[in-house]
Amino acid sequence: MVTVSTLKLDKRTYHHGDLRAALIDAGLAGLESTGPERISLRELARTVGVSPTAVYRHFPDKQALLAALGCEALRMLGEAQREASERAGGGIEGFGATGRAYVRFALSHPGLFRLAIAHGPAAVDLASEDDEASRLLVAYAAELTDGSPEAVRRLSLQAWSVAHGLAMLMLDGRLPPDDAIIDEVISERTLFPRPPGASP
Amino acid sequence: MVTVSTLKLDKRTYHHGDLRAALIDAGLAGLESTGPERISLRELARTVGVSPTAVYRHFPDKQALLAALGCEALRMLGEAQREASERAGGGIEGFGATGRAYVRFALSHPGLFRLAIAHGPAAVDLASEDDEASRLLVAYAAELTDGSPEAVRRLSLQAWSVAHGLAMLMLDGRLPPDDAIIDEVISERTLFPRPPGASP
DNA sequence: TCGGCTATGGTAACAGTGTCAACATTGAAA
DNA sequence: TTTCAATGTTGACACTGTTACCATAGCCGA
Repeated sequence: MVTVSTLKLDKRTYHHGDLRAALIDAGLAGLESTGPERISLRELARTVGVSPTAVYRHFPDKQALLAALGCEALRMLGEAQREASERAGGGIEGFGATGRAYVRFALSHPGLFRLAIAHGPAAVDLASEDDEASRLLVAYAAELTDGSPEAVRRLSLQAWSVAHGLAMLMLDGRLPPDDAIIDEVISERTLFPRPPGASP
Repeated sequence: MVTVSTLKLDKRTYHHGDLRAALIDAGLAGLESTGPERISLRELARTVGVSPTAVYRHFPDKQALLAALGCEALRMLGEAQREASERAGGGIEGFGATGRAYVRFALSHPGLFRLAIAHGPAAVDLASEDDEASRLLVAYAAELTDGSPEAVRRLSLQAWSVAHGLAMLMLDGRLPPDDAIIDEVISERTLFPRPPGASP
C-alpha cells in the first residue's frame, strides 16, 4: 500500500494535495474487488472526489494509470513472495514456497495480479529485471543449479511458466482454485525430481 | 473456420440469411488482428452490414457472442495441437509437440487464444472435458505414466500449466516471443527428465 | 389464395466511457 | 505584488452495450 489514503481533502480546497497518490490508492482498492478491465477512469476520479479530466494532469492516458497501478501491484507480489521464501527458510523448499505464494497471491488479489503481469514494464531479459519477484526467481535458479547461464535461464523460465500458467488457468476458471492442486502442481519433489546441482 | 463467410447478402434483402454464422465469422476475423477486449459488438454488426441491435436476436449478450467465439477458437487450438501431435508421431515427442503447438498457436493467434481460454466453458474436471485439446492432454498423460488417476492428473496439470504460462507470459510481453525459448522450456528431456512410465 | 404469427431486422434513446479543447483557480517564484 | 506554471473544471465528441418499441418478411394453416 502507498499509505496515503487520507489525502482526499474536503472539497473547499480547489487543489487536491496529492491527487496522483490518491488515484493510485483508489485504483488499488478498486482492483481488490474487480478486474482491471472494469475499473473506469471516471469512476476512479469520482471516488477521489475530482473531475474526470483532472486525472490527465497526472497521467497522459488511462493506460499510464494502469501501468502505475501495475508497478505497485508487482511490488506487492514480490513482497508476498519474499515473505513466503523467508518463512520457508530458503533452499529448495523456499523455491517451491515462492512459487506457491505466486499462485496464492493471484487467487487472493486477481485484479492486482492481472495488472501486475499485463501492464508492467515490458521485460527483455529476465536476469536484468529489477523487481523483487524476478530477482528472487533468478537467485533461486542460480542457487539450485550449477550456476551456468543456460541452466539458470532454463530453470527460471520453466518455474515461472508453471506458476504463472497455473495461476492464470485458475483465474480464468479453467481449473478450480483449489489449494491442494497448487501443492500438487508446484511441488519441488514431483516437478524437479532430481534436485538440480546434486548430481552433475 | 465456419466456412459461411459469403453469407453477407446484398442489402435489398431485409433478412440476412444466417446472421449468427456471419457474426461469428466476422468475430474470428477480427480476433486475428486485435484482442478480445477491443472487439466491439457494434463494429461487428457494422462489418456484417446489420444494425447493432440485430445481434441480440442471436445472442442474449455480448458475453454470449464472445463465448461462442471462444468455443470456435478452442476448437481451432485443439486442431492445431492434433496436427502437431500426429506430425510428431505420438509418444513423448508427440507430447512435447502438442505443448509447443499450444504456445505457437497462442503467439500466432493471440486474440483467438485469449478468448479460447478466458471465455470458454468453465471447466470442472479436466478428465471430463470434451474439447480436443483437453482430450489430447489427458490421453498423453495416461500414456506416459503408469495410468493411475493421480499420476495422470498431476502430469496433465503440470504440462498444461507450463505451456499456458509460457504462452501468457509471451503474449503479455513479459518474455520475448522467441521460438528458441519455446523449445527450451517445453522440452521433454529437461522438463520430465525421467520418462514417466519407464521406471516404476 | 389469403391472413396472421413468429422469427428476424431496424430506430431511437439511455447511461456510461475515454479523451480533447478551452477556461478557472491556486500557490509559489520573480 | 505580480506573474506564471501547476493543477482542476466545464463542455463537448465519438464511441460503447443495452433496452423498448416498431417494421418486415417468410412460413403455416384455413
